[in-house]
Amino acid sequence: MVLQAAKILLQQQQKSGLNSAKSHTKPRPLQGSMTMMSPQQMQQLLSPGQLQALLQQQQHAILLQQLSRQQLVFQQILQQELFKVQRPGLASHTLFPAGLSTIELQQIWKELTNSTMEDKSTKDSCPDRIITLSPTEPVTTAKASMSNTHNFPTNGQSLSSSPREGLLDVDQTITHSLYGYGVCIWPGCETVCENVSQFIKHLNIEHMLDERSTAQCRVQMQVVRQLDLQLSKERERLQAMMAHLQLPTLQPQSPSKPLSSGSGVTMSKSLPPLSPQKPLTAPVTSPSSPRGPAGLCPTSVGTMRRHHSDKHPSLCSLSSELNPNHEMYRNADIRPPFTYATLIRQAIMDASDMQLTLNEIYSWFTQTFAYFRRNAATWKNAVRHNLSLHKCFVRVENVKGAVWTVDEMEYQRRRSQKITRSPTLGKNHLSSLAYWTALNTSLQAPLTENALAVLKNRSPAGLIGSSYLGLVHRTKSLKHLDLQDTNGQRSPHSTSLAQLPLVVKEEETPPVIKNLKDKECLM
DNA sequence: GGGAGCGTAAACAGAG
DNA sequence: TCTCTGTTTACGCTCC
Repeated sequence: MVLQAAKILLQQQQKSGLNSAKSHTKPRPLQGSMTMMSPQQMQQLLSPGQLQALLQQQQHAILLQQLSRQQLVFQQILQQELFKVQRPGLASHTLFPAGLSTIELQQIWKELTNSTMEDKSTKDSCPDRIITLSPTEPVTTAKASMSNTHNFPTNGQSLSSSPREGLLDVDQTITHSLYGYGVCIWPGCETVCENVSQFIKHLNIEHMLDERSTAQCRVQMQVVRQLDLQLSKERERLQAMMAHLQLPTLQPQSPSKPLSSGSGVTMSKSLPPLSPQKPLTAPVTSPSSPRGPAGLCPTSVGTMRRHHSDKHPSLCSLSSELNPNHEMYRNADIRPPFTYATLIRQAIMDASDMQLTLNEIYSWFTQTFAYFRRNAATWKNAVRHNLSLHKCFVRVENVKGAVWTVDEMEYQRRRSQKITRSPTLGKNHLSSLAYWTALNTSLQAPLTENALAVLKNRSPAGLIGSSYLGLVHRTKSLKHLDLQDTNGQRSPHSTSLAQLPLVVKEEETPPVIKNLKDKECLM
């Protein structure tokens, strides 16, 4: 659903297509951008229609940009959730990085359950909402998908009056919210099913009620809630902007109205009201704000080659390791058991706008780790080396200079590849990682697509090489979309990949170099 | 033993 | 010229 929502936004941006800058010889900041104008100037120069389109675009860009950040929140939640699944005993009292304890999550879960139970009276008239999530807690889930399709009973526990075997006789033309393009779109699954019947069988076998499925549902709930919250905020901002500019109402939308009438995005409509008093906070931790589960990842102090991220990258985050020990690392001359790449990523993630200059990265290292307060030349060289070497670090030309950001999708993609290759990880870990990576990818794919669309138009041909194509390839679910000019307007408060010129690391390299490049991002 | 991943060192280039 | 930044290559170490 997230993917579709973002896709709609992207399509809208493409339709409105302003600013079709094609190519530049060098990456550079926006020139002659509308963002440099005051609202009054814009009103003078643009027709109301153009202004309207511009505002819409800006909102879309902002939304996409912030969705990108929320995606990082989801990652942390996912990691925690999956860790709980793997090690339920350990995590029963842990706090989510987002600030939600397990108990709170259960309350949310119950809240959703109760909310949907209240709708039970209307269930008979809505036969498409009959997914059961728990045998003891019959739940008519929020219609997680946005299409006007039918949901089918899952987990072999149908609430519908029709017998389960009857489900296999359903009209083959009927689609399912978890079935698209012949593939099961349950997060992380992507099993190919020839038809709906096969899909239903698959659903009942592979996605039956168990801890993992329940955890995945919880994660999805968090995702939806967060996005809904974000959407509401963005709508409010849009309204405020329009009010300020005294524009006629563009598209009066209630907070729960779908993104687009044609998109079928009805997540908020079918979800219980959010609890704004309990907002999710960004889980990306800073050393000064420990909130991760302590003791989950025992520190192997001083082990230079044995990095936590090597073994269980998604189950043992740097934050969870860093938080309980950050004072130790800050004061004691102990080398952190993480790779430079992992540390750099964490530094960037810790930044409020998820981007840092090289110097700021240096500062983070020295402030966070006493170890890096000496031998500056050595480790700084290593930092620069890693920034350049790994594709997951993206250099962005900012007005103030160059900043470094993290291509999270690339980071996770390569990381998951490494996990897949690792024989030490069990099947459960693999499946969990696959799930979390896939969901992560599905969240970010449209965002990246948006960024790429801008990239395509702004970046010099020589710089947009196969890295760009590789990204497009990774976002195969959206590759049918035309990558036309999206003219992402820059938020006055932050910058994003989508709105700034990038220096994309070239993959078209000679064999020797290519061999080196193959080792990228395997942290 | 060989490949992979990582750290370290260093050469080099461009920009300010 | 110097420093900083960024890229690239080479090599050693460790682990699997």
